[in-house]
Amino acid sequence: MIHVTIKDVAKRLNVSVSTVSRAFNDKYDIKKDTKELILKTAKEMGYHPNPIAKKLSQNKSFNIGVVIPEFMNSYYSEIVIVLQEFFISKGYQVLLMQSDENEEQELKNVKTLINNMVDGLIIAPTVGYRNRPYFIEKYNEGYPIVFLNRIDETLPASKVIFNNVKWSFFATEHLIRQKYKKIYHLSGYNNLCVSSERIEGYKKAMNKHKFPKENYKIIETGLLAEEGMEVIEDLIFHHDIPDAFFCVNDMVALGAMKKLKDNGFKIPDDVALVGFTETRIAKLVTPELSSVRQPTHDMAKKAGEILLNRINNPDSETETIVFNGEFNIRKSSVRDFSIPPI
Amino acid sequence: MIHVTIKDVAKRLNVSVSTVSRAFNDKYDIKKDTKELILKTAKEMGYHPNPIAKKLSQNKSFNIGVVIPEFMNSYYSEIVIVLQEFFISKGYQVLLMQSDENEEQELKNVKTLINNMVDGLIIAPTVGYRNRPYFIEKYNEGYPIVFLNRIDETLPASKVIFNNVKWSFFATEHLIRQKYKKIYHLSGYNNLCVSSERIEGYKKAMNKHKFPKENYKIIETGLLAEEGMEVIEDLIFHHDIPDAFFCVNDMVALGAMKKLKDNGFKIPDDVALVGFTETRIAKLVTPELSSVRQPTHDMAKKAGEILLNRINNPDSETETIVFNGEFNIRKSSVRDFSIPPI
DNA sequence: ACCGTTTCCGAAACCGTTTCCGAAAACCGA
DNA sequence: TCGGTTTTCGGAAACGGTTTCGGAAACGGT
Repeated sequence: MIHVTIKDVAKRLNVSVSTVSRAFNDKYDIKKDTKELILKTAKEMGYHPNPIAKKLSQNKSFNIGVVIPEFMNSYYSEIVIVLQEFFISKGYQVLLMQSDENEEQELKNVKTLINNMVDGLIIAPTVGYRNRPYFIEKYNEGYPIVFLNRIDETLPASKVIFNNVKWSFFATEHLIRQKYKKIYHLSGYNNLCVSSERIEGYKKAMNKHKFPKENYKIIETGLLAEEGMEVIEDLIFHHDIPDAFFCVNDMVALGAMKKLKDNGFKIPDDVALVGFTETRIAKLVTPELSSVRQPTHDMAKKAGEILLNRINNPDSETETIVFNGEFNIRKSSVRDFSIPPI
Repeated sequence: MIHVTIKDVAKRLNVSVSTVSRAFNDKYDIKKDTKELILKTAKEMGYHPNPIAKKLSQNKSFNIGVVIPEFMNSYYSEIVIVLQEFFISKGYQVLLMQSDENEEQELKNVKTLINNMVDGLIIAPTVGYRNRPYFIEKYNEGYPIVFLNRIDETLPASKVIFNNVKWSFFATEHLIRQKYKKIYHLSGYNNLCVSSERIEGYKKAMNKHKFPKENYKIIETGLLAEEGMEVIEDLIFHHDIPDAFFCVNDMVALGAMKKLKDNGFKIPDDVALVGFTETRIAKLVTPELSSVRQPTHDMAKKAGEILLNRINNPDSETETIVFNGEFNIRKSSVRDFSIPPI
């Protein structure tokens, strides 16, 4: 239990602490023999460098702050796993905080992390735009930050995002090709940029195919299954069920699907459904849910790389990486398999 | 960007650094006036104590290591959220690592955390028993560790666990009461203690009601939906579908449900299903899945409290807390609503 | 006015590293 | 052999706090 320090090793070998330190950090001049001897006896003695002392003397925390909006969808879990692995392998630790889709919580999280002297931040913002100015201020002060998903392309900062417009356009157009005539969009939150972008893609497709006004509608829902359910209940009450829904995410789609099935609607014959940001549950429900898959793994890794680069090279360029996905068409949106899907 | 230190504050007020330090740590003698003055000007100057320096001088990292087996089921996400919140509020940071159900990875995780000088560990072990001796060794050396879920009651260490035997007994007996005559158990991993315990509960119920051998069977599956699906395929191939399944978790149950439905089985009329460790998806599938809910939130919080207590009070007693749950009966296992469920 | 407490504060050691500076040692070519 | 480089290493300051120790100041009672 007693911690053996660099001094103990130095004393044992009658060398100075600086020499021992050098043995552990290649970058300084040290004879190969002594280096090996030191490493060997250090190992025998059970010496491990104290990371805290290292942090203090190097004025670096070797900590990365990661702020995510929520944890319940597997999307962010996966991102966290990738980031953890990436940063650990580079000698950093990840401090994770989640904001529970709450702007105040998010601000607190970021401030906590900055006070804890993280060397950099990866932020997947929560719903709302209130904290934007603060983030940008920090970014402009030179604080290494990479934004991930949930941020619009125009933000003047490094970011890794998904091409929501394009893929929601595809998803919507797929429904149109399948000859659904009345297609509603369950859109998440109005003050959430991924919602806006998915709305834009939806509108683009609907306009391209000249859908009349009464056949399309955008309904704000939130991001949870329960909210999808509520909307369907409401629509049923008003006898306003269209023949297809394009949903902001899988959870809302699954909530909607459940309520529709419970009320006797056949899917996809009466009503079709398409989700977004594919979860593993998409393939577990009946019928299986069509959804747009995001390259979560690659997006997270890229964000890590950009951040690390910025930390080690403070005046590196601002980078914006836009990822593309994959539209997985399943039974929930295919009434007629003879039609080419896209 | 320039960091203002305790010395700057001291110089500005012509006091010593020790006085400033005292102002920030109540425990030492300091006049109320000077304390307030110091805090005020410190704030004006934008001073924040450097947590790294504090860690070094106090020989504490104020870090807690949390090791979980996986991240894809919402169960551990929820646990992580609770632990994060709890420890942050106590001035600690959480270092999270996940083992991907891999023993070697788990050992690496724990060692990494110990080398990083975490003040304590919360471990939800992965599948397998190989790392047990190492954990116990550390525990006996006095390292503060609390085990969470996935550990058997006999382990001589502090732990927070769920009464799997009892609740899987209930779940199984519920199926029996519903007059299902041939009930199979999809059991997870043989070298996973929660599996063993759930098997035990299942057996207890089956034996109590004197089920003949041919009407029960335990099938090892793993913990993923895909594995549930594979087992069903296999059983269909061998014309060996029983009229009920009690499953080790919701994911396996959902995989099984999907495959059964795809093959024309009606649920719960032809086959009933019960899951465990309820996920939010249980209510999204058709029919809704019966499952045992665990008090995840309370379990995590308790684990945090025990650990903190042990850190601050090294010779506190070993504690074992066994939690109970709640059996949520839904349509997937109720053929006849006139029968009292339990 | 004096002495014993109590309150408050400064000096300095310490936590375990890294790193700058300079010096000793080794090496090299003429 | 000698002067100049290059290696290799030790000493000590620095990182930014906490904490022990002891002494000055304030206080309170006689």
